[in-house]
Amino acid sequence: MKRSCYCGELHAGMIGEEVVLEGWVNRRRDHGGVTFVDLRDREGLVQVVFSPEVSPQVHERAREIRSEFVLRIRGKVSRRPPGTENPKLKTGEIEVVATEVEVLNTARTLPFRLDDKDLSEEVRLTYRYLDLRRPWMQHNMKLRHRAAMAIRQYMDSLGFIDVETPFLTKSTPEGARDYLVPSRVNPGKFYALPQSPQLFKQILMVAGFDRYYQIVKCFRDEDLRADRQPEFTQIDLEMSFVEREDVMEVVEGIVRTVFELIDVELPEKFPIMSYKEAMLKYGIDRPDTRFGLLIQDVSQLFESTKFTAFKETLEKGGIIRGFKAPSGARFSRKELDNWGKRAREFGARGLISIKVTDQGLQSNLLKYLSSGEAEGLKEAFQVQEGDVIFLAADKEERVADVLGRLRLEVANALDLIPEDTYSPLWVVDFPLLDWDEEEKRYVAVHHPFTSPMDEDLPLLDTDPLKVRAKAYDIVLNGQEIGGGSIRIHRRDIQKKIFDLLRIGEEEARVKFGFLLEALEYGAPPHGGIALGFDRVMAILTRAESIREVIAFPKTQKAQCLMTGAPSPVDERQLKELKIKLTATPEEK
RNA sequence: GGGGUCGUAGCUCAGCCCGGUUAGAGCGCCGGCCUGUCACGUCGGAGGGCGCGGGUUCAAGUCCCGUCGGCCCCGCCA
Repeated sequence: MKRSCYCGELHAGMIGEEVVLEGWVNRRRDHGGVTFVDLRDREGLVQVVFSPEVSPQVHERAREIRSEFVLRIRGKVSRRPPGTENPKLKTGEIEVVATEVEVLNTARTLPFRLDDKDLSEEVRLTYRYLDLRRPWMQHNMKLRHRAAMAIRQYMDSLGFIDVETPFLTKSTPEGARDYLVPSRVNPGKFYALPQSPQLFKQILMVAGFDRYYQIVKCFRDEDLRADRQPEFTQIDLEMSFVEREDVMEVVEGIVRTVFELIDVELPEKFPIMSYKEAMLKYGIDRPDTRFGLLIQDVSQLFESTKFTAFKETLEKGGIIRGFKAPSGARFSRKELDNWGKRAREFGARGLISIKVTDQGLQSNLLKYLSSGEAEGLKEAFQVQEGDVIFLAADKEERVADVLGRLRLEVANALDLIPEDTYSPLWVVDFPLLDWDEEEKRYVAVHHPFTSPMDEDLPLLDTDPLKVRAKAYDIVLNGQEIGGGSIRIHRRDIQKKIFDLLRIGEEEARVKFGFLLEALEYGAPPHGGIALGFDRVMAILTRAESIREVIAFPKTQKAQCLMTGAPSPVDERQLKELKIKLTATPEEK
């Protein structure tokens, strides 16, 4: 007996056919006389009827069947008796009347019901093979597969070549912590698992492949979040002889292609916003543009204010910004106090809230404001009755950060974030460098191989922090789903950057000399990007965390509850690697 | 490294604030009955000593300290 089709594929057109099904018992309903079994496989469910009138022996066998037993069934596809159809089931018009049944395997009682909606992740991850049987997870994994297939097809159609890059590679300075792999044949030396194939893809451009892509695992030994796993998957690509716009066009195509899978049509071109504008209006470099509540600078309104807090802030070179929350006036006094508390948790010194009522502006700040300032606020925020204005004063970065976070939480509280909207955009013109106060040196905002903007090149010598990078992030609904840049392909500029990063000649040579050397052998101008595949899939499936779209994810402590990894290893293995532990795993 | 939150039956949770009979519920599980159910119904039953360790107390799921683990967040994540 061979399976003739999947349970979920049966339909009314097959009535009268004899079929052989193989699958799991989703549920058994024993009526003493007739017994029903819902048989499940990856494509769906169908009701199987065990009737004593059809076969007393088969009916008798059905008594021993329990949930999640694996069965092979021969039977006839039949129309259900009138009145017994189940419109909730895709196969609800029909049922399979069993003429033979074979128990291929029994199953212990499951630790949880597969249809339980409130399972803890701890239990789900411990029994991930059972969790993955659930329709939601099957759907996610299938959609992930289809997305990967669609991307490969799209990339191939554009002439991109999939080249595999090594997992056992060289530890790189800068960036995230590396996962290290000891080399037995080279005692005392370690490989690192790649944080990304960055250097290899650039080398492939030097090698003349022109267009490279890979859907590839990357590894970063950093703390986990809902959208961060120690191993994750990137859609990685690199192109030669291109400018920023060329990369963007390809990526927009990828994202559009993937969203077609859930019947969402994204625009041909995604909006482009400068880093500066994002920080000003959204207080964050990955703005959620699905809703308003835009932040505005109102510093100049208060140039001659009598309100001491504002006055002092401005005198110290700080700024005053705020945003308007439509319908926010429905917040009670206590709720507004809580927003102030929240702002302080974010690091603000305080938060001013002003209600717009039919009596005019209402706030305990009002007595300190001139009528001109009050009018100015109304004008600046174009207020309507029922709005609330939130204002914060501090140095620029602090205000941006506080208001940026507050904007998200307030919008959430007021239910102003539309569910079914997908709002992609590019953020560009990032600064190339940032100043690390602790290490007293510049650090690369993106990575050390990112090209400065041509027109900013002179600034490298005079005011490095002002230099903008040829970098671009793609943001969707407030989540960074990818980032990339045009790379430096000239050795002299690369050297200048290393100097600023205080990466010495010798250090550079040791750490990525191979790339520097490669750049000297006719490296074409090139650039690329990496997209977070897991994050894209999480958005596509509306999952709360990327763990929902990863078959075997790690917990926040970076452990696998199913396998127990990571685990101690034999003394013998360590000895072979010439590794001595300074503490036992128990001691930590 | 830090903040928050949770940990009681196989699962989901109540009980903890205000210590005091044999620690509860729903679902699941086991057994009986039931020929049209599909979250089947119905009758009956089993099952935990409250994550772990210590302390306070006549008495600790309940209070205190520590620790382990799940989740969220800050730092970190070129």
